[in-house]
Amino acid sequence: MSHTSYVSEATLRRLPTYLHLLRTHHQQGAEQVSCSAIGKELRLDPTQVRKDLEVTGSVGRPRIGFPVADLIEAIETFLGWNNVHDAFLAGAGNLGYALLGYDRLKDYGVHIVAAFDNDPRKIGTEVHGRQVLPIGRLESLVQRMHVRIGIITVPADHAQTVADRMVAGGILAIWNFAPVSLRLPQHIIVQNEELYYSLAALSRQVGDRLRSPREKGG
Amino acid sequence: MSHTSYVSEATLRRLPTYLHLLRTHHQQGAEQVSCSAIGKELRLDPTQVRKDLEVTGSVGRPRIGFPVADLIEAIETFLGWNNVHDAFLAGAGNLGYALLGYDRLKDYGVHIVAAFDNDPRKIGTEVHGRQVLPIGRLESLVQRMHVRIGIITVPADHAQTVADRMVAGGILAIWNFAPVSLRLPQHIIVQNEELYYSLAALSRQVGDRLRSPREKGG
DNA sequence: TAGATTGTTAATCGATTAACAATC
DNA sequence: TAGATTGTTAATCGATTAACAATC
Repeated sequence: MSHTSYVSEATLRRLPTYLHLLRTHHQQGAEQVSCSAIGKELRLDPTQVRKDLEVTGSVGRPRIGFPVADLIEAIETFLGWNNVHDAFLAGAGNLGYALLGYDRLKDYGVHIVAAFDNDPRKIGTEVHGRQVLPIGRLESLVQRMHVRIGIITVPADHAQTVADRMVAGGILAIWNFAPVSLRLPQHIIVQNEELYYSLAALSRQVGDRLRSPREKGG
Repeated sequence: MSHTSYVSEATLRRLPTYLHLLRTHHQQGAEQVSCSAIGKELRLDPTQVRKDLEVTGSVGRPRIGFPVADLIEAIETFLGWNNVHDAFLAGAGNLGYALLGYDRLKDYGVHIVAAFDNDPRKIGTEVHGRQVLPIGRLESLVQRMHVRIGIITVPADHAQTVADRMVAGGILAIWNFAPVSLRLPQHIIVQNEELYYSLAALSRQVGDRLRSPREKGG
C-alpha cells in the first residue's frame, strides 16, 4: 500500500485541523464522529471533510460516522507524525530560539537535535538543551548523522548558501523561514513558511476597513 | 478608487514575493522589469504574474515591462505596508519573544507596542523594548489606545478567551498563531498562521521518500 | 521595421460543492 | 422501518494557463 497517490496541498493543510478537533473529542470521551459534525464545527462542507478523510484510508459507517481513535491514528500515520525525524536548525536568532523552544514539534514529526550559527558569541552555548555549533560543520554533520530535515531561520541573504550546504550534506527536506525562493535540486522537498507574507492579507484588509468606515456588520 | 474588488488569497500570497524580488532588482539598479523575467526567476507563468500585478493598478509598456520603482510603490500601497498599524501581542512565550524581536515587522505594516501575559514573573519586564503587561488590562488598553491588530501567541486553550477580550476592546484584526479555529464575529479580520500545520506536507513527503527509496532524481 | 511584451479574452485544469444510491 | 450518514459520481466554481491582437 505504499502507493502514494497525489493529495492536494489544500487537503494536506486541513488534515491537522481535523486531527486537533478529533483529539479534543477523544479526550471528551467521544467514540464516533460524523463528517457533518466536523464540518459544522469547522465551518467546512461535509462532503469536503469526507473527501479529505478518504485519503487516510479510514472508513466510516453510514448513520454512525468514523471511529475517533482509528481516525486519529490514521491521520497521524498518513502525515508521518508518529515517525519522528531528526532535524538541524540553521540560524539561532529570535525565530530559531522560538523553534528550539517548541518541544511539541516532536508531535509533528520533527525533532531538532542541534542548531548552527556563525556568531562566535552563540557558538558553544546551549539553547533549550541543544548545542549551537559553528555553521562550518553543518555539511559534514548532516552527512555523518544522516539528518533528514533542515530548518532555515537565517537572514534572507544567507539562506541560499546554508541550503546549498545542507543539500551537499545529503539533506532530504528543507523547512524554509527565510523570505526567498531557494534554488534547489528537484528531489529536495521544500516547505516555505513565509511568516510575514501572510501579513499581506491581514494588513490589506485592515487598511480597507479603515478607509471604508464599516458598511454594515454581519 | 476605494472600490475594493475581490483579490484571491493566492494572488495576495504571491505579491510579497514579487515585492522582495523587485527590491533586489531595484538595489541592483534595474529600472524596468518584465513579467516574463519575474516569472522565470520565480518559476511562475508569466501570464499569472501579469494578472497578479494588474490588481495593484500598475501599468506596463509593451516590449519594455514595468517601471521597478513604481511597481514597488504600487504593491506596498496595495498591501497597506506603508501604513503601519499598532498591535498588541498576547502571550510572551517563545514565539511571542521572537515576534517582538522582529523590527522588520514594521516593514509589513505591523508595529507591536506592548505584550501581555498572565505569568507574574514576566509581567513588568521588558522584551526588546516593549513592556509586558498583565493580560487583565488587555481589553481596556485596546479600547483606550485604539489598537487595531491583536497577535495571539498564547497556548491553544487560552486563545479563544484572549480573542474575546480583544474583540470586546474593539480590535479590528487578529493574527492567530494558536492551533485552534477561533469563533469570532463576522466583521473581525482573521489570519491563521498554523505554523506547524504546514509541517503536514513536509513530514508526509519525507516519510514517503524514505519508504520508496528514490525512484530516479530530476 | 521586427519582435518582445502588454492587456485581455478564451480554454483548461483542479478543487469545491451538489446530488443520490447504498447502508447501517 | 425510517432516516442520517457514507461513498461516489456529476455539476459548479474559480484559478491557472493558453491564445492573440494591440503597442512600443
